[in-house]
Amino acid sequence: MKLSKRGEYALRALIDLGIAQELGRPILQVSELAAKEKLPVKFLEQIFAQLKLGEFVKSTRGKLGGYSLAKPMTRIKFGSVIRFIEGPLAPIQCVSQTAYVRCSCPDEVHCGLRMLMLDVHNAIAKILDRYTLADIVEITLRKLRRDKVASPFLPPSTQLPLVLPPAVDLLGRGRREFESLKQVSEKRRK
Amino acid sequence: MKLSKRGEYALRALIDLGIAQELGRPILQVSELAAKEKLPVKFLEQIFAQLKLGEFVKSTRGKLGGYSLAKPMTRIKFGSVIRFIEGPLAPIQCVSQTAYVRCSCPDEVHCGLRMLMLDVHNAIAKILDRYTLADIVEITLRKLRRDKVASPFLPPSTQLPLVLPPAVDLLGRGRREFESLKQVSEKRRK
DNA sequence: CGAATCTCTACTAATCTAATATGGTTTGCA
DNA sequence: TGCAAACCATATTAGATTAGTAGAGATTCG
Repeated sequence: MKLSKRGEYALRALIDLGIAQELGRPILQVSELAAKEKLPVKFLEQIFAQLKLGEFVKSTRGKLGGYSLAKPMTRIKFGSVIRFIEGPLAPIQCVSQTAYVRCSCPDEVHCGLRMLMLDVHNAIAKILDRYTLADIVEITLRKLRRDKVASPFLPPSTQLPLVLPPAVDLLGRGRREFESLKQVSEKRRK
Repeated sequence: MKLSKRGEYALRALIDLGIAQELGRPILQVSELAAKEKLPVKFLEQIFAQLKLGEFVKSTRGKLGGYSLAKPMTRIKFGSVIRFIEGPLAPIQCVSQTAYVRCSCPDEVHCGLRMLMLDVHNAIAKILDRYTLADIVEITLRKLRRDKVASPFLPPSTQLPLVLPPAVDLLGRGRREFESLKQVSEKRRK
Protein backbone atom coordinates (compact mmCIF):
# COMPACT_ATOMS: atom_id res chain seq x y z
CA MET A 1 0.00 0.00 0.00
CA LYS A 2 3.03 2.20 -0.34
CA LEU A 3 4.16 4.84 -2.78
CA SER A 4 7.92 4.71 -3.38
CA LYS A 5 10.12 7.78 -3.10
CA ARG A 6 10.52 7.62 -6.85
CA GLY A 7 6.78 7.85 -7.31
CA GLU A 8 6.41 10.50 -4.68
CA TYR A 9 9.08 12.69 -6.23
CA ALA A 10 7.61 12.23 -9.68
CA LEU A 11 4.20 13.42 -8.51
CA ARG A 12 5.66 16.33 -6.56
CA ALA A 13 7.60 17.37 -9.63
CA LEU A 14 4.55 17.27 -11.86
CA ILE A 15 2.48 19.27 -9.40
CA ASP A 16 5.21 21.88 -9.10
CA LEU A 17 5.50 22.05 -12.84
CA GLY A 18 1.77 22.62 -13.01
CA ILE A 19 1.79 25.34 -10.37
CA ALA A 20 4.71 27.08 -12.02
CA GLN A 21 2.99 26.95 -15.39
CA GLU A 22 -0.16 28.41 -13.93
CA LEU A 23 1.90 31.26 -12.48
CA GLY A 24 3.52 32.03 -15.81
CA ARG A 25 6.67 29.94 -15.65
CA PRO A 26 6.21 27.08 -18.06
CA ILE A 27 9.78 25.79 -17.68
CA LEU A 28 11.57 24.70 -14.52
CA GLN A 29 15.09 23.38 -14.06
CA VAL A 30 15.74 20.12 -12.27
CA SER A 31 18.19 21.86 -9.97
CA GLU A 32 15.68 24.50 -8.92
CA LEU A 33 12.96 22.01 -8.30
CA ALA A 34 15.29 19.75 -6.36
CA ALA A 35 16.34 22.66 -4.16
CA LYS A 36 12.78 23.79 -3.53
CA GLU A 37 11.55 20.34 -2.58
CA LYS A 38 14.85 19.29 -1.01
CA LEU A 39 15.30 16.27 -3.25
CA PRO A 40 18.55 14.74 -4.52
CA VAL A 41 19.29 16.35 -7.89
CA LYS A 42 20.68 13.34 -9.68
CA PHE A 43 17.86 11.09 -8.60
CA LEU A 44 15.34 13.64 -9.75
CA GLU A 45 17.10 13.83 -13.11
CA GLN A 46 16.53 10.13 -13.59
CA ILE A 47 12.91 10.51 -12.68
CA PHE A 48 12.43 13.30 -15.17
CA ALA A 49 14.00 11.15 -17.86
CA GLN A 50 11.41 8.53 -17.09
CA LEU A 51 8.55 11.04 -17.02
CA LYS A 52 9.71 12.15 -20.44
CA LEU A 53 9.56 8.61 -21.76
CA GLY A 54 6.00 8.47 -20.49
CA GLU A 55 5.27 11.68 -22.35
CA PHE A 56 4.17 13.54 -19.28
CA VAL A 57 6.89 16.19 -19.63
CA LYS A 58 9.05 17.52 -22.41
CA SER A 59 12.55 18.96 -22.17
CA THR A 60 14.50 21.88 -23.59
CA ARG A 61 18.24 21.42 -23.65
CA GLY A 62 21.02 23.88 -23.16
CA LYS A 63 21.24 27.02 -21.11
CA LEU A 64 17.83 28.35 -20.13
CA GLY A 65 16.52 24.86 -20.71
CA GLY A 66 14.50 22.71 -18.37
CA TYR A 67 11.35 20.67 -18.22
CA SER A 68 7.75 21.59 -18.91
CA LEU A 69 4.49 19.69 -19.08
CA ALA A 70 4.02 17.81 -22.34
CA LYS A 71 0.25 18.13 -22.45
CA PRO A 72 -2.66 20.03 -20.93
CA MET A 73 -2.97 19.50 -17.19
CA THR A 74 -6.53 18.30 -17.62
CA ARG A 75 -5.20 15.32 -19.51
CA ILE A 76 -2.67 14.17 -16.93
CA LYS A 77 -4.40 11.74 -14.61
CA PHE A 78 -2.66 10.64 -11.43
CA GLY A 79 -3.67 7.07 -12.09
CA SER A 80 -1.74 7.04 -15.36
CA VAL A 81 1.36 8.55 -13.82
CA ILE A 82 1.42 6.15 -10.90
CA ARG A 83 0.76 3.15 -13.11
CA PHE A 84 3.62 4.25 -15.34
CA ILE A 85 6.10 4.87 -12.54
CA GLU A 86 5.07 2.27 -9.99
CA GLY A 87 3.13 -0.39 -11.85
CA PRO A 88 -0.49 -1.47 -11.37
CA LEU A 89 -2.68 0.20 -8.75
CA ALA A 90 -4.19 -3.10 -7.62
CA PRO A 91 -3.04 -4.57 -4.30
CA ILE A 92 -2.98 -8.02 -5.93
CA GLN A 93 -2.64 -8.65 -9.62
CA CYS A 94 -5.78 -10.75 -9.97
CA VAL A 95 -7.87 -7.60 -9.48
CA SER A 96 -5.87 -5.35 -11.79
CA GLN A 97 -7.69 -3.72 -14.69
CA THR A 98 -4.54 -2.97 -16.64
CA ALA A 99 -2.32 -5.90 -15.68
CA TYR A 100 -4.51 -8.83 -14.78
CA VAL A 101 -2.70 -12.02 -13.84
CA ARG A 102 -4.51 -15.04 -12.54
CA CYS A 103 -3.54 -15.76 -8.97
CA SER A 104 -2.67 -19.10 -7.45
CA CYS A 105 -5.82 -19.61 -5.43
CA PRO A 106 -7.89 -22.64 -6.40
CA ASP A 107 -11.15 -20.80 -7.13
CA GLU A 108 -10.80 -17.17 -8.11
CA VAL A 109 -14.50 -16.56 -8.48
CA HIS A 110 -15.29 -17.51 -4.90
CA CYS A 111 -12.17 -16.03 -3.33
CA GLY A 112 -13.03 -13.76 -0.41
CA LEU A 113 -9.70 -12.02 -0.44
CA ARG A 114 -10.18 -11.24 -4.08
CA MET A 115 -13.59 -9.68 -3.47
CA LEU A 116 -12.16 -7.53 -0.73
CA MET A 117 -9.20 -6.41 -2.78
CA LEU A 118 -11.44 -5.70 -5.72
CA ASP A 119 -13.24 -3.18 -3.54
CA VAL A 120 -9.97 -1.68 -2.38
CA HIS A 121 -8.70 -1.43 -5.93
CA ASN A 122 -11.90 0.20 -7.11
CA ALA A 123 -11.74 2.74 -4.32
CA ILE A 124 -8.17 3.66 -5.17
CA ALA A 125 -8.75 3.78 -8.91
CA LYS A 126 -11.89 5.86 -8.50
CA ILE A 127 -9.83 8.61 -6.91
CA LEU A 128 -6.65 8.34 -8.88
CA ASP A 129 -8.34 8.00 -12.27
CA ARG A 130 -10.66 10.89 -11.59
CA TYR A 131 -8.33 13.63 -10.40
CA THR A 132 -6.09 15.30 -12.93
CA LEU A 133 -3.11 17.53 -12.45
CA ALA A 134 -5.39 20.47 -13.23
CA ASP A 135 -7.59 19.65 -10.22
CA ILE A 136 -4.74 19.41 -7.77
CA VAL A 137 -3.02 22.53 -9.05
CA GLU A 138 -6.24 24.50 -8.85
CA ILE A 139 -7.03 23.34 -5.35
CA THR A 140 -3.51 23.94 -4.12
CA LEU A 141 -3.41 27.46 -5.50
CA ARG A 142 -6.79 28.28 -4.03
CA LYS A 143 -5.71 27.02 -0.66
CA LEU A 144 -2.47 28.98 -0.78
CA ARG A 145 -4.35 32.17 -1.58
CA ARG A 146 -7.01 31.53 1.01
CA ASP A 147 -4.33 31.22 3.67
CA LYS A 148 -2.39 34.15 2.21
CA VAL A 149 0.80 32.15 1.78
CA ALA A 150 3.25 33.34 -0.87
CA SER A 151 3.34 30.88 -3.76
CA PRO A 152 6.65 29.43 -4.81
CA PHE A 153 7.65 29.42 -8.47
CA LEU A 154 6.82 33.01 -9.24
CA PRO A 155 8.27 34.35 -12.50
CA PRO A 156 11.89 35.37 -11.79
CA SER A 157 11.12 39.10 -12.10
CA THR A 158 8.38 39.09 -9.48
CA GLN A 159 10.07 36.61 -7.15
CA LEU A 160 9.49 37.69 -3.56
CA PRO A 161 11.17 36.40 -0.44
CA LEU A 162 9.29 33.23 0.38
CA VAL A 163 7.29 33.46 3.58
CA LEU A 164 7.29 30.07 5.22
CA PRO A 165 4.38 29.09 7.42
CA PRO A 166 5.19 28.39 11.06
CA ALA A 167 6.94 25.06 11.51
CA VAL A 168 4.75 22.16 12.53
CA ASP A 169 5.72 20.64 15.85
CA LEU A 170 6.77 17.06 15.49
CA LEU A 171 4.79 15.78 18.42
CA GLY A 172 1.60 16.85 16.77
CA ARG A 173 0.40 18.95 19.67
CA GLY A 174 -1.29 22.03 18.38
CA ARG A 175 -1.10 20.62 14.88
CA ARG A 176 -3.79 22.05 12.69
CA GLU A 177 -6.18 19.62 11.15
CA PHE A 178 -5.32 18.53 7.67
CA GLU A 179 -7.85 18.80 4.91
CA SER A 180 -8.51 16.27 2.20
CA LEU A 181 -9.26 17.22 -1.36
CA LYS A 182 -12.89 16.53 -0.80
CA GLN A 183 -13.07 18.97 2.08
CA VAL A 184 -11.39 21.77 0.16
CA SER A 185 -13.63 21.15 -2.83
CA GLU A 186 -16.74 21.22 -0.71
CA LYS A 187 -15.80 24.52 0.90
CA ARG A 188 -15.62 26.07 -2.53
CA ARG A 189 -19.18 25.16 -3.36
CA LYS A 190 -20.56 27.03 -0.39
CA MET B 1 -0.05 0.06 -3.66
CA LYS B 2 0.89 -3.60 -3.37
CA LEU B 3 0.15 -6.36 -0.94
CA SER B 4 3.15 -8.63 -0.41
CA LYS B 5 2.91 -12.40 -0.71
CA ARG B 6 3.40 -12.57 3.03
CA GLY B 7 0.37 -10.37 3.57
CA GLU B 8 -1.66 -12.17 0.95
CA TYR B 9 -0.93 -15.58 2.47
CA ALA B 10 -1.72 -14.32 5.95
CA LEU B 11 -5.13 -13.07 4.86
CA ARG B 12 -5.89 -16.22 2.90
CA ALA B 13 -4.97 -18.27 5.94
CA LEU B 14 -7.23 -16.29 8.23
CA ILE B 15 -10.14 -16.51 5.83
CA ASP B 16 -9.69 -20.25 5.49
CA LEU B 17 -9.49 -20.60 9.23
CA GLY B 18 -12.73 -18.67 9.47
CA ILE B 19 -14.50 -20.77 6.85
CA ALA B 20 -13.30 -23.97 8.47
CA GLN B 21 -14.47 -22.82 11.86
CA GLU B 22 -17.87 -21.94 10.48
CA LEU B 23 -18.11 -25.44 9.02
CA GLY B 24 -17.27 -27.08 12.30
CA ARG B 25 -13.51 -27.46 12.06
CA PRO B 26 -12.00 -24.96 14.46
CA ILE B 27 -8.43 -26.23 13.99
CA LEU B 28 -6.43 -26.50 10.80
CA GLN B 29 -2.87 -27.69 10.24
CA VAL B 30 -0.35 -25.58 8.42
CA SER B 31 0.38 -28.47 6.08
CA GLU B 32 -3.25 -28.90 5.10
CA LEU B 33 -3.80 -25.23 4.54
CA ALA B 34 -0.60 -24.96 2.51
CA ALA B 35 -1.67 -27.85 0.33
CA LYS B 36 -5.17 -26.47 -0.23
CA GLU B 37 -3.96 -23.00 -1.19
CA LYS B 38 -0.78 -24.28 -2.83
CA LEU B 39 1.55 -22.24 -0.63
CA PRO B 40 5.06 -23.13 0.56
CA VAL B 41 4.70 -24.87 3.92
CA LYS B 42 7.74 -23.43 5.64
CA PHE B 43 6.93 -19.90 4.62
CA LEU B 44 3.39 -20.29 5.84
CA GLU B 45 4.72 -21.59 9.16
CA GLN B 46 6.61 -18.35 9.64
CA ILE B 47 3.55 -16.36 8.80
CA PHE B 48 1.45 -18.23 11.32
CA ALA B 49 4.08 -17.60 13.96
CA GLN B 50 3.72 -13.90 13.24
CA LEU B 51 -0.07 -14.04 13.26
CA LYS B 52 0.19 -15.66 16.65
CA LEU B 53 2.34 -12.82 17.94
CA GLY B 54 -0.35 -10.45 16.74
CA GLU B 55 -2.91 -12.51 18.66
CA PHE B 56 -5.01 -13.22 15.61
CA VAL B 57 -4.56 -16.99 15.93
CA LYS B 58 -3.67 -19.42 18.66
CA SER B 59 -1.89 -22.74 18.36
CA THR B 60 -2.19 -26.23 19.75
CA ARG B 61 1.00 -28.24 19.72
CA GLY B 62 1.58 -31.91 19.19
CA LYS B 63 -0.31 -34.45 17.19
CA LEU B 64 -3.81 -33.31 16.26
CA GLY B 65 -2.58 -29.80 16.87
CA GLY B 66 -2.80 -26.85 14.55
CA TYR B 67 -3.96 -23.25 14.45
CA SER B 68 -7.32 -21.71 15.21
CA LEU B 69 -8.64 -18.18 15.46
CA ALA B 70 -7.75 -16.45 18.71
CA LYS B 71 -10.86 -14.31 18.92
CA PRO B 72 -14.36 -13.93 17.47
CA MET B 73 -14.33 -13.29 13.73
CA THR B 74 -16.33 -10.12 14.22
CA ARG B 75 -13.37 -8.66 16.06
CA ILE B 76 -10.74 -9.35 13.42
CA LYS B 77 -10.59 -6.37 11.12
CA PHE B 78 -8.61 -6.58 7.91
CA GLY B 79 -7.11 -3.19 8.56
CA SER B 80 -5.54 -4.42 11.78
CA VAL B 81 -4.14 -7.53 10.20
CA ILE B 82 -2.63 -5.70 7.25
CA ARG B 83 -1.19 -2.97 9.45
CA PHE B 84 0.37 -5.65 11.63
CA ILE B 85 1.83 -7.69 8.79
CA GLU B 86 2.63 -4.99 6.24
CA GLY B 87 2.86 -1.75 8.11
CA PRO B 88 0.76 1.41 7.70
CA LEU B 89 -2.06 1.52 5.14
CA ALA B 90 -1.15 5.03 4.03
CA PRO B 91 0.61 5.47 0.66
CA ILE B 92 2.88 8.06 2.26
CA GLN B 93 3.62 8.32 5.95
CA CYS B 94 2.53 11.92 6.35
CA VAL B 95 -1.09 10.81 5.92
CA SER B 96 -0.93 7.80 8.19
CA GLN B 97 -3.31 7.68 11.14
CA THR B 98 -1.32 5.09 13.02
CA ALA B 99 2.25 5.95 12.01
CA TYR B 100 2.41 9.62 11.13
CA VAL B 101 5.82 10.94 10.14
CA ARG B 102 6.31 14.42 8.85
CA CYS B 103 7.44 14.39 5.25
CA SER B 104 10.19 16.44 3.68
CA CYS B 105 8.03 18.86 1.73
CA PRO B 106 8.37 22.51 2.72
CA ASP B 107 4.72 23.13 3.54
CA GLU B 108 2.72 20.09 4.54
CA VAL B 109 -0.53 21.97 5.00
CA HIS B 110 -0.62 23.22 1.42
CA CYS B 111 0.82 20.11 -0.20
CA GLY B 112 -1.36 18.93 -3.07
CA LEU B 113 0.12 15.47 -3.10
CA ARG B 114 -0.67 15.15 0.56
CA MET B 115 -4.30 16.10 0.04
CA LEU B 116 -4.63 13.55 -2.73
CA MET B 117 -3.00 10.80 -0.72
CA LEU B 118 -5.13 11.63 2.26
CA ASP B 119 -8.17 10.85 0.14
CA VAL B 120 -6.61 7.62 -1.08
CA HIS B 121 -5.73 6.59 2.44
CA ASN B 122 -9.20 7.36 3.70
CA ALA B 123 -10.75 5.32 0.91
CA ILE B 124 -8.56 2.33 1.70
CA ALA B 125 -9.01 2.59 5.45
CA LYS B 126 -12.77 2.97 5.12
CA ILE B 127 -12.96 -0.45 3.51
CA LEU B 128 -10.27 -2.28 5.42
CA ASP B 129 -11.31 -0.96 8.83
CA ARG B 130 -14.96 -1.72 8.24
CA TYR B 131 -14.92 -5.30 7.02
CA THR B 132 -14.19 -8.04 9.51
CA LEU B 133 -13.30 -11.65 8.97
CA ALA B 134 -16.91 -12.47 9.83
CA ASP B 135 -18.16 -10.43 6.86
CA ILE B 136 -15.85 -12.03 4.36
CA VAL B 137 -16.46 -15.54 5.63
CA GLU B 138 -20.21 -15.03 5.51
CA ILE B 139 -20.16 -13.59 2.02
CA THR B 140 -17.85 -16.28 0.73
CA LEU B 141 -19.97 -19.07 2.13
CA ARG B 142 -23.14 -17.55 0.73
CA LYS B 143 -21.58 -17.25 -2.67
CA LEU B 144 -20.32 -20.81 -2.61
CA ARG B 145 -23.78 -22.08 -1.76
CA ARG B 146 -25.48 -19.88 -4.29
CA ASP B 147 -23.26 -21.32 -7.01
CA LYS B 148 -23.61 -24.85 -5.58
CA VAL B 149 -19.87 -25.30 -5.24
CA ALA B 150 -18.67 -27.77 -2.61
CA SER B 151 -16.94 -25.97 0.24
CA PRO B 152 -13.44 -26.94 1.19
CA PHE B 153 -12.59 -27.61 4.85
CA LEU B 154 -15.49 -29.85 5.63
CA PRO B 155 -15.16 -31.84 8.86
CA PRO B 156 -13.07 -34.92 8.11
CA SER B 157 -16.01 -37.31 8.48
CA THR B 158 -18.19 -35.54 5.94
CA GLN B 159 -15.38 -34.70 3.55
CA LEU B 160 -16.63 -35.13 0.00
CA PRO B 161 -14.61 -35.20 -3.20
CA LEU B 162 -14.07 -31.55 -4.01
CA VAL B 163 -15.85 -30.43 -7.15
CA LEU B 164 -13.75 -27.80 -8.82
CA PRO B 165 -15.45 -25.19 -10.97
CA PRO B 166 -14.46 -25.20 -14.64
CA ALA B 167 -11.01 -23.76 -15.15
CA VAL B 168 -10.85 -20.13 -16.14
CA ASP B 169 -9.24 -19.56 -19.51
CA LEU B 170 -6.11 -17.51 -19.19
CA LEU B 171 -6.84 -15.24 -22.10
CA GLY B 172 -9.94 -13.99 -20.37
CA ARG B 173 -12.30 -14.81 -23.20
CA GLY B 174 -15.55 -16.02 -21.83
CA ARG B 175 -14.39 -15.11 -18.37
CA ARG B 176 -17.29 -14.51 -16.06
CA GLU B 177 -17.56 -11.11 -14.53
CA PHE B 178 -16.09 -10.82 -11.07
CA GLU B 179 -18.16 -9.46 -8.25
CA SER B 180 -16.99 -7.12 -5.56
CA LEU B 181 -18.09 -7.39 -1.96
CA LYS B 182 -20.47 -4.56 -2.45
CA GLN B 183 -22.24 -6.31 -5.30
CA VAL B 184 -22.65 -9.54 -3.39
CA SER B 185 -23.91 -7.67 -0.34
CA GLU B 186 -26.42 -5.74 -2.40
CA LYS B 187 -27.79 -8.87 -4.00
CA ARG B 188 -28.57 -10.19 -0.57
CA ARG B 189 -30.73 -7.23 0.32
CA LYS B 190 -33.07 -7.77 -2.58
C1' DC C 1 7.99 -45.07 21.53
C1' DG C 2 6.95 -42.60 17.17
C1' DA C 3 4.54 -39.87 14.22
C1' DA C 4 2.53 -35.54 13.58
C1' DT C 5 2.48 -31.23 14.84
C1' DC C 6 4.18 -26.46 16.13
C1' DT C 7 8.77 -23.64 17.29
C1' DC C 8 13.02 -21.42 16.59
C1' DT C 9 17.05 -19.91 14.32
C1' DA C 10 19.77 -19.33 10.55
C1' DC C 11 20.67 -18.77 5.83
C1' DT C 12 20.13 -17.24 0.92
C1' DA C 13 19.33 -15.79 -3.89
C1' DA C 14 17.13 -12.39 -6.19
C1' DT C 15 15.20 -8.09 -6.57
C1' DC C 16 14.23 -3.40 -5.40
C1' DT C 17 15.28 1.14 -3.50
C1' DA C 18 17.35 5.31 -3.33
C1' DA C 19 20.63 7.05 -4.45
C1' DT C 20 25.80 8.47 -6.15
C1' DA C 21 29.35 8.95 -9.77
C1' DT C 22 31.21 10.12 -14.10
C1' DG C 23 31.25 11.89 -18.18
C1' DG C 24 28.98 13.15 -21.91
C1' DT C 25 25.97 16.57 -25.45
C1' DT C 26 23.36 20.72 -26.44
C1' DT C 27 22.50 25.52 -26.30
C1' DG C 28 22.51 30.69 -25.18
C1' DC C 29 25.24 34.37 -24.71
C1' DA C 30 29.40 37.43 -23.74
C1' DT D 1 34.97 31.18 -29.91
C1' DG D 2 34.48 29.69 -25.34
C1' DC D 3 32.18 28.74 -21.26
C1' DA D 4 28.61 27.94 -18.17
C1' DA D 5 24.20 26.03 -17.53
C1' DA D 6 21.29 22.86 -18.61
C1' DC D 7 19.76 18.04 -20.02
C1' DC D 8 21.36 12.97 -21.26
C1' DA D 9 23.26 8.30 -20.58
C1' DT D 10 25.30 4.69 -18.26
C1' DA D 11 27.35 2.37 -14.44
C1' DT D 12 27.84 1.39 -9.67
C1' DT D 13 26.45 0.66 -4.97
C1' DA D 14 25.01 -0.06 -0.03
C1' DG D 15 21.32 -1.49 2.14
C1' DA D 16 16.74 -3.28 2.66
C1' DT D 17 13.11 -6.27 1.41
C1' DT D 18 11.04 -10.35 -0.50
C1' DA D 19 10.09 -14.92 -0.76
C1' DG D 20 11.45 -18.32 0.43
C1' DT D 21 14.69 -22.93 2.16
C1' DA D 22 16.98 -25.75 5.72
C1' DG D 23 17.42 -28.13 9.80
C1' DA D 24 17.03 -29.10 14.31
C1' DG D 25 14.14 -28.97 18.48
C1' DA D 26 9.91 -29.23 21.58
C1' DT D 27 5.27 -31.01 22.45
C1' DT D 28 1.54 -34.08 22.46
C1' DC D 29 -1.60 -38.06 21.08
C1' DG D 30 -2.20 -42.74 20.68
